[in-house]
Amino acid sequence: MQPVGRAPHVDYLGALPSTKATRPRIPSIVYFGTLIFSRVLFAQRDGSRLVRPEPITMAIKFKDLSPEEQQDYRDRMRHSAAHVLAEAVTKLFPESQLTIGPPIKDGFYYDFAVPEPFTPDDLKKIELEMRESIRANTEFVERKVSRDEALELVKDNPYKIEILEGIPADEQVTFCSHANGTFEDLCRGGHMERTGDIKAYKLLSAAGAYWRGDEKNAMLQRIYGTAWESRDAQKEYLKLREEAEKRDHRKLGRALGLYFFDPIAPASPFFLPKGTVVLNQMIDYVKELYVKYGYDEVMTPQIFNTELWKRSGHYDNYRESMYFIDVDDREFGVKPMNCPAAAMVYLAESHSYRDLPMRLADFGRLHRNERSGVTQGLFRVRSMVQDDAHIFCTFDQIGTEIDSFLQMLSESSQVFGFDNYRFELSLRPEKRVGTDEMWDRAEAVLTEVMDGTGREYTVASGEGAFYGPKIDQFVPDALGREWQLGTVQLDFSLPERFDLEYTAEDGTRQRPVVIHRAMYGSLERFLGVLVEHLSGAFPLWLAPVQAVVVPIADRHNDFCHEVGTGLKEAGLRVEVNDSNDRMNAKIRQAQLQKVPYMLVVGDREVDAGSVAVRTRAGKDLGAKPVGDVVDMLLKQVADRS
RNA sequence: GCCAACGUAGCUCAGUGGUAGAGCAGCUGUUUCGUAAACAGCAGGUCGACAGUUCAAUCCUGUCCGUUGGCUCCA
Repeated sequence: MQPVGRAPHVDYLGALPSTKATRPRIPSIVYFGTLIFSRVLFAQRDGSRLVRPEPITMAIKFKDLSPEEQQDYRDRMRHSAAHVLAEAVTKLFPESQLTIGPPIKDGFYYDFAVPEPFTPDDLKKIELEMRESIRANTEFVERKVSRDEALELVKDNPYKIEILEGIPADEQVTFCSHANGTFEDLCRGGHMERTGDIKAYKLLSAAGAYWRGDEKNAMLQRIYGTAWESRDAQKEYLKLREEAEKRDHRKLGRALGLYFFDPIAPASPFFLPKGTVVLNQMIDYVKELYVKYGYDEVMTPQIFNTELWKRSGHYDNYRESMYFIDVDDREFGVKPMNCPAAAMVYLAESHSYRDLPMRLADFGRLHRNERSGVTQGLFRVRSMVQDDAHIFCTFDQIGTEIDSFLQMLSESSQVFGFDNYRFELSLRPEKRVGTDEMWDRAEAVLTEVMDGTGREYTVASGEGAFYGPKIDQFVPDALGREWQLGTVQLDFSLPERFDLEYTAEDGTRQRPVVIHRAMYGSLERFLGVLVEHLSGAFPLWLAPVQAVVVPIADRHNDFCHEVGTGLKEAGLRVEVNDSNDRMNAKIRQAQLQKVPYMLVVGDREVDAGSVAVRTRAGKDLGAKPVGDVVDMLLKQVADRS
């Protein structure tokens, strides 16, 4: 393979116009694919005179880079950009101390210990300084030194010392320098050859970040940037980000009249009639699945005596994020989770193995006093509803229950058009309840079930809940940030704390296992992700308004209202736009509201008893008898297509 | 909770140390129109809240509240 980022091998396809031709300039673009022919301009010298550049055709051979090689290339470039950033910051802010600067998805960051946080103006200055360094096109030079020698070199930087102290004394470490050796930084290694190999870069933002990701540590100042192999690639990336910002569910929620927020109830959405339609459709759909998969639904209180939360362990673990109310000298807690209530329901009757598995769904509203900095639109709220259910079963039933849930989850994800999700299997954390034997068995079952689905998943060791291992489904939002939606979690703790039992076949008393599970997770979060996926263009079955009837002139209004009434009686959500706007404006309004169908009525339609059907995609389906339109829409709703 | 930025009409946003403007939306009227914006008029704001500086604060300073981007957390 030709090293990417260097002049590729060139085969000329014909005689050169001059034997004195200088080496042709290769466009400073790195191609990740194969480029065979290219027209290239190059200048030639005739004696001392520069002759007009002439196009020639030549073959340039690039080998395709595998995705891994592309990633490696970009990572090295972005890490190199982080070095250049560090150099610029060191120059402009001599008091700053360097820490780490890794490549990340689509870019890089560097964490600095500085006396004052960076301002947006600082970022501009730093960016200009970086440009100089890249223009100078100096070489990245790595050198290996012993760890102890390195400790001496960074003796004024406590952060680098801490890094080195984590490295065995007999190991060598890498220092990388550029700018002709005037700047040097301890790092993991992996760079471009020269600073000029960074073809496009941009600093995006600055934010505080704890040293080593621990809030007990000092807060450093992190600068985020992006870097690309070509200006075009960067432009495309920035364009995509801009487009993604337009799909922001908070903006769309406002624009489409779905929901809003108000400081009177921070981080707690108000759902308008249209947003409520969508949520209710979602709930109806889950209830259909519940019938199919054998769930029962229960309804439980909102507020419980604190005793319950002490018993469940929430009081000890999550008191800080719970809401409490004092009434008549007694303390009550607003529920942050449904599980203790589910345990109460289980305890209300005695159970035998014949009752198991018992699957109890609960759409109770939960309140969690999330820390102020973590809330975000519908993605992280303080008031929410989950499609929550608890399955009480025997240990031997865990496998089939998880398997059946994953099947239901896959069915649901498909209906909503989510295909870009991933699963994560979280295994035992250090702090946990239950015996090692229980964890061994449970983790083995989860692994076996996950393997059986044939889906890719990652394993997160140590990330399980203290009460049991879990499988989470993550789905990205418009900006690519991942959010947990579906989840299935085993719980060994709840049955113990509530002393849950069932009578086994042999008459002995046994402990059931509890499985917590949700497909949407929080309905609020799910709706947020869904809105961003669809840019607010809901499929017919979810659309708050499924069709708008558009009279062309007000002499068509009566007929339009008849059509509207007919569609409503058929169970469709319809509006008649009888305002005195022009038809074009009515169409535009419906279009902006992402209404799936517009039914236009003029003289011809009134005479024929039909409507002219226009889709949200701008397609004219022509005039159709009203009855046919009703059938068409009803079928589409029934199919959830 | 921590770091930073932001907060002006229902929405999107201008603006100034001398008490505020646009577009859209709303209301009223005119227009009756064939697939993405007809025209005119009217109305709408304790400039997030509270303190301070000042003859005078929407503007400067501080505190608080909220939002956004990160960090941390996420049962």
